[in-house]
Order: sequence, then structure tokens, then C-alpha cells
Amino acid sequence: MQRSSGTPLYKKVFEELKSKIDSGLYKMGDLLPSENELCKMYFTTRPTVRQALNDLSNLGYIVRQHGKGSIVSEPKNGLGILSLKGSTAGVGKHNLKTAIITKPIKQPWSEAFEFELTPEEKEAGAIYLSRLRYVDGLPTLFEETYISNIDLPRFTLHNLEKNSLFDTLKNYHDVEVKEGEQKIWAIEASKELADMFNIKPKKPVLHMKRRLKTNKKNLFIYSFLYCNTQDFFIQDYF
Amino acid sequence: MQRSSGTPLYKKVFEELKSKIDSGLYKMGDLLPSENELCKMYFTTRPTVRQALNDLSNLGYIVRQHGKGSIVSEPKNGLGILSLKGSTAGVGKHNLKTAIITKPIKQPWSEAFEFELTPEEKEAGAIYLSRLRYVDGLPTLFEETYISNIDLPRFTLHNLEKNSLFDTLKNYHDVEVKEGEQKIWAIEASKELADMFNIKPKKPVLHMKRRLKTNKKNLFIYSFLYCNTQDFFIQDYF
DNA sequence: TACATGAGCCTGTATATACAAGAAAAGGCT
DNA sequence: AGCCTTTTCTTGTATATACAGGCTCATGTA
Repeated sequence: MQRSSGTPLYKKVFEELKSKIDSGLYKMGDLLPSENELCKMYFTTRPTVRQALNDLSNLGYIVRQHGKGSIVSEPKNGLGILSLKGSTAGVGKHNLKTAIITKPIKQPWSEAFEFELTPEEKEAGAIYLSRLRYVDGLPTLFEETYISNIDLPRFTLHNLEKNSLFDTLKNYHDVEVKEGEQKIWAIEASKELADMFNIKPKKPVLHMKRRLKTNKKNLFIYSFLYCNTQDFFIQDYF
Repeated sequence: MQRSSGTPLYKKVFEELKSKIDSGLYKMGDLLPSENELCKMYFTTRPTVRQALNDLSNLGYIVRQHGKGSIVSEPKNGLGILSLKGSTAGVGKHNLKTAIITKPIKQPWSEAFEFELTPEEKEAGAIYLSRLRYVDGLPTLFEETYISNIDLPRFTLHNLEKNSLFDTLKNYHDVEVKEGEQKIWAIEASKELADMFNIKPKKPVLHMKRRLKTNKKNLFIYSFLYCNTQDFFIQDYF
């Protein structure tokens, strides 16, 4: 089944399996259809479905076991922020609410921005927003995000309270995150952070700085995160 | 070139390219030989070399660019503990010294061990060791490790000060880490930790709990890490 | 019943090939 | 010289196929 539309076939297989896992149709511990069965279902051959399964495996959705099959893996609970999927996807059963502290605004890059910028990025300026996320009603995650303002028309109008930032970028602007780097510290809460998280100043807080590459050249996403790990923790799978 | 020995050909290609990057023969920004060139070098075909290149790409060693080639990626500095490679490999230029606090000893699992154990693991008991790592002479990382004591003869005799734990497991016991999960908190330093790190009690410290799966069934590695992020930080790529 | 054996499923590794699409250099035109 | 087109090299996607090796279960034997 050659691909007819623009999206590759293996990606279609990947997306459909992923959504079936996300929606709970395939539950943890279940065996996915075997590679040969998937071949028949999608009228394609093993290397193609294997590419989809490899991607799922890399994201931790499945574990592949020689001689047995592809086993749907542990659901991602905790705050799976270290994964690529945008926080909302990683929170599992916990109730997650997002409050926009600063609506998306266009602004030039700060003189002392922590990451190196390409000339094109500097020229284009940044879109800045900040959000506070509540898990089970508790303020847990403060996030400042800078996005290179390249080819993102009317971006500042989006409603990011309901929708994940990553989903918005993907669905409306064809921007997909591909890879990234992150740095992690434990720091003392400043007065402002302590107020926001409703904790005492100087209490330990998790601090992360992330730089995410996308499929668009020169379009990067920078995010500075502060996480209150009194009641929750950050988790990831690799 | 069918594989002659036990190791798959794509893995050989992977290992050789990886070591050439690690040793600095291919430097950051360099272009690796093209897929077709690698095919000729190893007398094989593109799917095979692509498998090796994909693995390198997943580990962040290279970035593949459509129409251009495979570009050697940023060297991993910081304390790349979040990657799979064992701390020693991730520290880059920093001088890293390891002090064994507790030599490897066999012991039963604690009653209240934080992770779920398989019956086989419980039966086998654990090997415990703890180490304190110095970066540039500063005590930075305290690590408690539990390994399921399965098929690891004379393991307690190894000298782990010079060699990475992961290298030892791989070279002497054919144990390779395949995947894992980790949880991260910011906590206050206990008195013991503060003494070890030479900081004041209650200062923020990074705490991680990791569970690593290996290629051997029932053999897991559990490690509990405490990291002083006053002077350094944890970094990873994905 | 208990235990080995083998058949049949599964994924892992590998070859051979084809065309599409991005990127860059070579070449020709104005 | 400066610009555009073409060529060529690169990776991306896909088909078709083969055998190796792990896992499970049914079958047959002691």
C-alpha cells in the first residue's frame, strides 16, 4: 500500500497504534497484533510496520519481546515532562489544570538569553508565555516558554489553557518537536516561586532548562521549568 | 557480509562509529561517511547500516539530515546521568573520581524496598554498593546501587573505582542495560548528605530513583542517586 | 502423570532493490 | 558577475524475501 497522501505509511501505522493505546483500547500488558498481522491490516510489509513499532518502542509505549510480541507498556503516570509529548499527555489519572499567567506576546530576545540563538532567530524575535499548572488542585509546575517567532501567524491568539502547546503547534502550524536537551538542578525557592507554589521560601524546588528542536529550521522552543516536588515527582522512561 | 561471530553486523557498525566519535576521530559537526560509503566499507546494504545509524541517532551521537548526511552531534558534557551510558561516559572534560563507600556485598532485599520485585529476584537477593563521585575534586554525586544477584559469579570482587559499573557488567557478565524508568525530586539535604557533600543541611539536593532493565530476565539495576547541584547540573539529550 | 520433543508462532537480522525528496554543487544563461 | 537550471549525492520511504533464534503449546513417550 504505497502512501497516497503526504504522510508516510509507517507514520500512519504509528499514529493509529499510539492513539489506540492512549485511548485505552490496548491496555497495559496487552499484546499488540503481530508484525505479520499488521502487515495484512495495512497491506504492507514487515520493514514498514517495524519502523512504526520501533518508534513506539523508543517512546516507551511498547516493549518488544523476541519470540513473543509487542507488549503495551506501563502507562506514563507521574509528571512525564521529560518525555516529548507535552505535559498534558503525561499526567495520567491526575487532574491537571493550566492557568495562563502571561498570555503569548511577541517580544525581542533578552540580551542575556541563556541559550545561543541563530541569527535568523534573533532577527525574528520571540513569543513568550508563562503558565502555572495545577495537579490535583495543587500548584505544581511553573513554566516559562520562549518560541522563535518564525512562520507562526496569529499564534498569540491561541487558547492554550485547554490545549497542549505541542498539540497546538502540530495541528495549526505543522511544527513537531524532534529532539532536545535539558539541564536539571535543585534550587531554593525564591519568594515569588514560594508564593506561587504556596510553600515556604528556600524550600527545594526542581529547576529545568530545556531547548527543543523542531522539524522547522531555526524554530526552537525554550522552556524554563520550576517544579514543586513536595507532593509529586517527575518521571520518565527511556 | 553475513555476521560470522555472535554479534550482529549492525551492532558492529554501531560500535565502531560510536568509538570513533568517542575518541574524537569524528568531531562535532563532522559529516559521517554516507550510508552508501558505509555499505561498501562493511560489505553490506543500506538497511543494515541504517539500523546502526538510527541507534546512534537515538543516543544523540549524530543528527541525520535529509539530503545532506549524518552530522556528529554535540558532545555530552555536564553529568549525563540521564543517558544510558553510566556516569563515567557522560562527564566530558570534567575530572571524575569515584570513591567506594560500601564495597559490593551480597544481602537480602529490604522488606520495604521501593520497587516491586519479581519472585526470582526476591529469591536471589541483592548485591549492594554505594559510591561517592567527585567532579573536579568536589563531592557531587552519592549513589546507592542494588543489583539482582542473578548469574553474577564473583561480582563482589570487581574493582569499581577504575571501571564503570556498566562496562564491568557488559564485559564480564554480558549484561547490557536496555531501558529504564526514573523519578526525580528536589529534596532537602539530610545531615549525612550535607556532610558528604560539604554543604549546609537543608540545602536543596537532586534526588533520583532509577530502575534499569537489562537483557537478562529478572536482572534489574536499582539506583538511588543524590546530586549536589550547587556547582554542576544534570544534563541529557533526547 | 510427568517430561521431553517438535511444530508453529513470534521478533531479530540481513540482502537486494526501487523510487521520492531534500541539499548542494556544477553548469549555462543573461 | 549574478542568477537560474540541471545534475548528482544524500537520506527517507517502501517492497519482497530469507533465515536465525526465542517462546509457547500441543503431541507423544516413558
